[in-house]
Amino acid sequence: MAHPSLPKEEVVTRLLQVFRREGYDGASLARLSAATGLGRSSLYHHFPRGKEDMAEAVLTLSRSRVVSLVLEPLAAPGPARDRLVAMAEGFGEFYESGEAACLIELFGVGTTGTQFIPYLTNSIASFVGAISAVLIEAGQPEALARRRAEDAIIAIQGSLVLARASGSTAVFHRILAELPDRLLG
Amino acid sequence: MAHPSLPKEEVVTRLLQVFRREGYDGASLARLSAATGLGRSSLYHHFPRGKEDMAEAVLTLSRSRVVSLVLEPLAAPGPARDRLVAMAEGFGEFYESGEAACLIELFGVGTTGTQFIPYLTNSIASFVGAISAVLIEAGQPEALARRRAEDAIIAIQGSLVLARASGSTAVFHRILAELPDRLLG
DNA sequence: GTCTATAAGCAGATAGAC
DNA sequence: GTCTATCTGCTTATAGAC
Repeated sequence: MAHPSLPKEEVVTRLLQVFRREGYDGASLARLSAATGLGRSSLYHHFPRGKEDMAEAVLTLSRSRVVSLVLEPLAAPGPARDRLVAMAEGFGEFYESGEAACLIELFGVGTTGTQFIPYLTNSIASFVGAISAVLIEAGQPEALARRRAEDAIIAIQGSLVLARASGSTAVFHRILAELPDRLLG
Repeated sequence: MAHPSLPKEEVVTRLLQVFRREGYDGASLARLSAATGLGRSSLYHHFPRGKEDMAEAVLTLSRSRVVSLVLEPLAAPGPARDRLVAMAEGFGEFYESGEAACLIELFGVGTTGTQFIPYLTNSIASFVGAISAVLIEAGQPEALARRRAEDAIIAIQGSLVLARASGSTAVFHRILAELPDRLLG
């Protein structure tokens, strides 16, 4: 295999899988290399600053998936409830039905990975903003809408933690299913 | 310094601080040595299997703190609300007012740390069991009590994640303050 | 129970051939 | 755009003196 190999998005997808499984510290170049089928040096060709660049690419890809799976459904036309249901489905897909760790857990711990936190802060704020916009549109006062939106994100992240701790994704699915009703009150 | 040095509990407390700051993978022997003031070899004297034994000691210490800060207040005599308020305070102290990461985040990611998950599964189950016992005692049907107890743990863990992502512990404190009312309905 | 010294391996990263 | 070879530093872990 001495040429183009995989399309870049597929490469980044595989990097994402490794980061999700191993965390930032645990994602060694050896593993990243094995997962992509690219030698160490090839990885450096595509990502000159090494792991740091790979993490950035992974976060950029995640961001675009979040936009299409969660934010766009929330901004789409239609009844509030339908949009919230679509959002819940989008979260389910993004987190691979609860099997995948949230990115904050992966990058928020340790020394090196911490530099990416601002990136994630931004995503959280987007979620809260987009959800509360739907609730305000549905007639809720702004303060209540924002609090409920924040509670929804808390419940999603918390249930992901419990899912990993318990070895079962049931709790994650329960939270997703309840989301629309909880948000609409 | 060529003798007893620190009491063992103090050593383990410092190890806990490092694990919490760096995660399992990021907690190198160099850092663990610096934090405790013990040389690498002294650490191996106290913890023959190295990091693995240190992590186990850290989890055991955490477990005993959780018992005295959270589980005992829940099991104490007195009105349900008072016990739930005491529990919320205990969680606040255990998680250092939201500054500290939850242990599942630290040990649940990566390859090596994962072996400790059963330990944490157990703690989660204890929380849910102890909280729902209080709620049942207060007259709630068992299924509702268990669901609310689980929701409470989810909210705590989720708010810790958001606290780290946002750089502010405000959300963690809000959740703790609301806990008793939410649980009692 | 502490220390110094050292081993063996893997981490991230680079140079240069093809 | 891929590869092989190599480098430096840090990782865990051990041996043995005091």
